[in-house]
Amino acid sequence: MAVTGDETESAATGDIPAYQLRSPNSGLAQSFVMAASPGSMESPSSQHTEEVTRKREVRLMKNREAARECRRKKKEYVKCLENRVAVLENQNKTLIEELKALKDIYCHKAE
DNA sequence: AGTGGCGTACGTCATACGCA
DNA sequence: TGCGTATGACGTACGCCACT
Repeated sequence: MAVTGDETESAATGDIPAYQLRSPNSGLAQSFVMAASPGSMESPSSQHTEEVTRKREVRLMKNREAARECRRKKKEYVKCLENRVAVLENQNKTLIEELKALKDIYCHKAE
């Protein structure tokens, strides 16, 4: 493993990774915030905009967590598969040895 | 010291899927 | 059928290592 837990650290320490500053669709949420935040005049449309922004942020946060959990489960699954491979390889080796031994016995009897 | 390749983790988007 | 969740795909950041 080349990674030393750096990114989780930066997340935990509250450092904002660069990719959070510039979201791919050019910061939809950010531009909404910009549009909604100046002044506290709460016109119905700006209230709606804020609601939309809030919903989007909640959705992104939930999806972020889901993605993390998903990766964790995937890693666990891969580890299980690797363990299973190791077990089956051992079994295979043992069976091959056993077969060899039985063949030997059979050959000597036949002589 | 600078740099390119590689591996890993992350966030986001799109979409499939299951449930009320 | 609309909604929430899970997951694949993609782009990005970052650390490490070998090479120059």
